[in-house]
Amino acid sequence: MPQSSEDAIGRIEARPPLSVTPPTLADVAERAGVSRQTVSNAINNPDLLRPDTLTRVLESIDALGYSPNRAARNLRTRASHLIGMRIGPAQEGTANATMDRFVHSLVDTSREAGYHVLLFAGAESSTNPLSGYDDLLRSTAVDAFVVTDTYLGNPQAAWLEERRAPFVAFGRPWDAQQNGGRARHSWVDVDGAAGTELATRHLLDKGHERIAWIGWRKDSRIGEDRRSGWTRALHGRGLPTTGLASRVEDTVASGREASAHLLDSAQPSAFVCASDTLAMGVLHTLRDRGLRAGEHVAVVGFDDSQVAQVVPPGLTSVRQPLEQVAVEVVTALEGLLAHPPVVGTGVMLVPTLAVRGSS
Amino acid sequence: MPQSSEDAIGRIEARPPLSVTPPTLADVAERAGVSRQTVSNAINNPDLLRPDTLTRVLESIDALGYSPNRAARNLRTRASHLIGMRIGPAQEGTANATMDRFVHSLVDTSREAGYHVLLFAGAESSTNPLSGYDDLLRSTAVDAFVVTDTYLGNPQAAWLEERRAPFVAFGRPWDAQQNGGRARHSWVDVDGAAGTELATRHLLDKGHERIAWIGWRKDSRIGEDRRSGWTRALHGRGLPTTGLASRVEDTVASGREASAHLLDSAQPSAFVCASDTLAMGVLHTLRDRGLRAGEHVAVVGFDDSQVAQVVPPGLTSVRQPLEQVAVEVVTALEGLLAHPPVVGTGVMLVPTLAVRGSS
DNA sequence: GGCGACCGCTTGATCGTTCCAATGACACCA
DNA sequence: TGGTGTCATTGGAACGATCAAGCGGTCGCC
Repeated sequence: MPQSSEDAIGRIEARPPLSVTPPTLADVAERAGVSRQTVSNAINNPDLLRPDTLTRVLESIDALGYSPNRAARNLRTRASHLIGMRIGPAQEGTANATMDRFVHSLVDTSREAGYHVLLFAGAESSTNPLSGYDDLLRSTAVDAFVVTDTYLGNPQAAWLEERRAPFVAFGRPWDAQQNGGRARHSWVDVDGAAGTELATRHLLDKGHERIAWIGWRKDSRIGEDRRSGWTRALHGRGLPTTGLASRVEDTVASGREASAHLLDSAQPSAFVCASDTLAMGVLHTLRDRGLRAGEHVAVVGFDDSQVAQVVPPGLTSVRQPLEQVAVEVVTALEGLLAHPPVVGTGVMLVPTLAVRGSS
Repeated sequence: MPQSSEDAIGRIEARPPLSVTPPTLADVAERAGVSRQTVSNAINNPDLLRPDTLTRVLESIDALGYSPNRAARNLRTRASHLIGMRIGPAQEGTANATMDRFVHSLVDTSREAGYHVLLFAGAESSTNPLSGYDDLLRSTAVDAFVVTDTYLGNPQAAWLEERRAPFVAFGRPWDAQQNGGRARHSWVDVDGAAGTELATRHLLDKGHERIAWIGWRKDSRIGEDRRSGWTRALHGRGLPTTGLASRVEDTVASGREASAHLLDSAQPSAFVCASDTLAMGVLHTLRDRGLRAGEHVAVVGFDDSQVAQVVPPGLTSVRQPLEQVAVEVVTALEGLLAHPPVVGTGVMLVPTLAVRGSS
């Protein structure tokens, strides 16, 4: 027996292929001469074991290359250690990279917390924004959701709340006032107004006084929030905003048109935009007119997308601290899944400004 | 009994919240007056049931809002219906959007095939490229993997093959020649050479004759493959390539430097690049010298990233058919997981050219 | 008339883990 | 000595689904 045991140790490096059934708790237990439950404890509550028993069990686990079967564990504990996140259709023709960066951060962060990220998409056929959530929830495929598109009027948050489904929103609950001022669910968000204020102040410090705004339509709360930072910064220095703002769709073409009109009507020397996409529209207009961004006209975008980072001469942009958002989201999720659960936490983070050649 | 039954039907719209334990197979069976197995068959093999029994069971399923418990099903069938995909660290300062677009397509496609996508990241501490795979595999958390970074020397494919782990590679097996000419695993790839040939021909048709190449270092098989398309197109028209090529790191700065050197030494009228990142470097150089892309010098990139789509005046770029790649990957995965498994299929797809203002 | 195949459905066993209650061993204290 | 308590460990029973075998009944075939 010692002989074969040594053989096994020597084989740790080259573990057997998985073509055969993987070892189970019972296999480990038998090898270590203990019961199944003791092996389970060695993994989940090591301090319950006597030190010598623990080492013996761990040695067996290592020798056999054992990992707990997730399905069995999930079945028993009624938890999957999976976080569901729905991704919308890929946006082409825009500079929207927020979600991709966030997904990366979320995957990294949740791994450290022992969670994996399950991506899903809504059914192609239906435009129902709840599509996908329902099924994953009822089949107990995920423990919780991360909801990212919490624009006003989005039914997801309300629906999930009603279902008592654990979820954390990336995006503040914009309709909180109507509900009595306090959200019933947890959320994490970035202070967009602070970002645009930062951007506008940066331009003011550079000597600009006529700073235009290109943002989204008025029904976008996020857009209006970002716009308020621009207003605040200008009014703070006693400068007017009249005639310097435009609200359009979030496309390059819209940004191009809006900036062309503004240049003609108000002669601004700088633009602050609600997105990098709109800012790229401004760069198009500048190119059309033979103007150089950063020399003749300054431009600032929002999101610090890849586009902002690589476009000549570099687009100054408000950068959301997505890594930190992910950390806060996971922290909130752990709170939700704890016993007893911690609900209704809200965290607001502050963006930074990535300064580049365009300003 | 009919009365309560009707009540239940009326309540289909407003399903009960999930705060209580969800219904199980047994609940449905009891309500429908059949056995558990019959309910199971109603879901997995409907044609085994008599039509009237089937409708009765389905009605019960609907009334109770039943969905099979994933964990229990996974445990019994030894399948998770999850596809694992590792994502690398987010690349900042580049235009590499291939993976994000691919992830979207993969999520969409695999949903239709009944699979979800599980994202994971390598352990931050270790640089071991196998980190993460091992654990997911042994714990039977995923049915198969999609491997995306199959550059030469990458140990993942070999390791997974050795483990008999089902996986499909996005990227051809570059070392196949050394292994006897035929890959033992399934793969899907895009013909990069065809893409650059397409791009170069496009420039030739526009009248360009001195077309430069900016690609990656020689040890990159992908880079050399893409380069060969440029060579082939030029030689096909009897044009020389000498002195017109540069091989550098995949960064904007490298592309900028390389294009500056080439402009000085060889006066090309057009550039074909191995990536949009490098192409952006060229745009930087053009801006530095007061030249306009698409008017004085033509530029073509590779990947059709968001950057290419929004940068003024639009960057012509080779577009990989990632939606189709995803479809082929999922098809191959279904083959792998079938009984008996279908292994070793290889699919090569052809890219297209998205023509924009830069050419 | 006898044999086998098929139909539609049921029953008991099983997947691999964790929860629960109970076990024996041992130390402590009265 | 006996009671009490803690510690380390154990065996049995879930968790909720599918698999495998088998039920009685009907049909077709030689």
